[in-house]
Amino acid sequence: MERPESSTLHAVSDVPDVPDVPEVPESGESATKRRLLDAAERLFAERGFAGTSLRAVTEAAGTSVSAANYHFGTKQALLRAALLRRVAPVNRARLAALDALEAEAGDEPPAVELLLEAFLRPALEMRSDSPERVARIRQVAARLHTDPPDHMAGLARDLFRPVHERFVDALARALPERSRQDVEVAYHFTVGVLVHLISGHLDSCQERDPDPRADSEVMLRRLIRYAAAGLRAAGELQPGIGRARLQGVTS
Amino acid sequence: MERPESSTLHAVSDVPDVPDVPEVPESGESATKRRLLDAAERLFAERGFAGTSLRAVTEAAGTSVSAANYHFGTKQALLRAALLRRVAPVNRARLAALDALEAEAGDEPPAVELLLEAFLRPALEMRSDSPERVARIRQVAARLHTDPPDHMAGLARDLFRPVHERFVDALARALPERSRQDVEVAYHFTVGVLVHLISGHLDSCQERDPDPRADSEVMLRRLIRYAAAGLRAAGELQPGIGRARLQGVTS
DNA sequence: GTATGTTTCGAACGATCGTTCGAACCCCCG
DNA sequence: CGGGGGTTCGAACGATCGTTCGAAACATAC
Repeated sequence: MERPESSTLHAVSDVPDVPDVPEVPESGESATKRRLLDAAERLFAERGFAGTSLRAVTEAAGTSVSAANYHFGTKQALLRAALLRRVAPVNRARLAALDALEAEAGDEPPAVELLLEAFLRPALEMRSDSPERVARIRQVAARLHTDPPDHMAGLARDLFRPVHERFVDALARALPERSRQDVEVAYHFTVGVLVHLISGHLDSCQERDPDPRADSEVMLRRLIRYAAAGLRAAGELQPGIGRARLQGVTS
Repeated sequence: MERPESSTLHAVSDVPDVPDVPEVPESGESATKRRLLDAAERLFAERGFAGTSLRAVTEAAGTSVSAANYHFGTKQALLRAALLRRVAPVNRARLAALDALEAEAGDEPPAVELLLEAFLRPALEMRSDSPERVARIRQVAARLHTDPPDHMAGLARDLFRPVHERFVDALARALPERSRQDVEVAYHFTVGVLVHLISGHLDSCQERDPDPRADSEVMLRRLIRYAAAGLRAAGELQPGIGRARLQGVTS
């Protein structure tokens, strides 16, 4: 067999929902493969998919272009593998935290803040070996939401749909007086805040705590507070706001 | 003179803050130039900067590559011009609405909802000739926040900094019991929600009103409600949330 | 008509893109 | 020592990239 097509690549990329990859992914996989994934993760996060050349990835990984094509067959497959390596554990941690929350709460639904923490914390504190790599991993996940082309959109929807469904359900139960659609829209608003935060576009406008752990923690607290208030206000009757007061853009 | 370097291109690209381009930009500008901007706007929105070739733009515009380079000199300058054509009016409308709000309010600061409407409505209801083009224009503006490379980041910061400063000031005055940093972070959270909404990444997960005007209006109402609640909760003391309750991702 | 300056085009440049191919390499079992 | 499957590499492929250049097409003024 020329390429390990059926061993690792398709095992993690053909499953539509969160795949059951082992915790330490294939300890017997070659070092070149891991270095390629590391370099692809970093460069795709920094420059996007179309903006990153396969040669730039292989140079950063210290190998050759043909090695990348031997292991992954395609530039797009390399991106998928690099993405799944980071996103799948986050979504698994999210669902595990939600399971624990619901098991502990029994009948009555958990509080909104706890549900938000279960959803947001795994994304903000991704498991990583080196601490300074966390920022890049976040960017990869954020790029999955911001890169436009089809290879991204479909993959993102398949990866996150089960997570979204379960959390919207739980949030709707925690907010029984709000309609499900209100909760769903507010949930997607929260996803927007999270994506914008982990994209790093907030870093340049805001002084951050030098310690990334402490910074993640305070940002998580702020994020939970903001989103919880927004979710609770989702279906409220709104006081009259003069919309005719603004001129010039009502076309 | 070979190229109109000092007439239109630099007049809209060298000014750091919102440039004073006329409302109808240079009615005497060639039709080719406008068709190039239209095509660039559409393709950059759909496929991003690196993912769009100059030839794809010129083919969609029905001209030649050399025409694009004659008018703009560079692919990046073409993107800047296409971006500025849409973003500058939005930011001008934002500041005008804020001016009107503050002039009307007199001494006491305007309500948070009114400030948010002044900031959000121009972005959601961009002035446009054809209604179905609004979606693409939104994507262009959103891409300005999501595309990673430097040519975007610097441009976005320069374009939006004065807007951000003035709105954070006004919001801080409207929320005197909150610290300025709390308001600033919550404001950036709100920007994140807006960017995610206008990127179109919410469209696939949510049924939308068939009438884009009505859809924009209901989404604007939801957005204002969500962000106002989040902003008001920005500095509140937080009830104890057991953070040790989540396991598996605390690395 | 000619002259002048602006706009558009086709052709081509060198560079880089993703991908392919065959030879060399390595490691381990015979 | 010999051989074979799994890896890696350099070289090259055709395609496409952004940019440049000189000539044609154009309008306008004399």
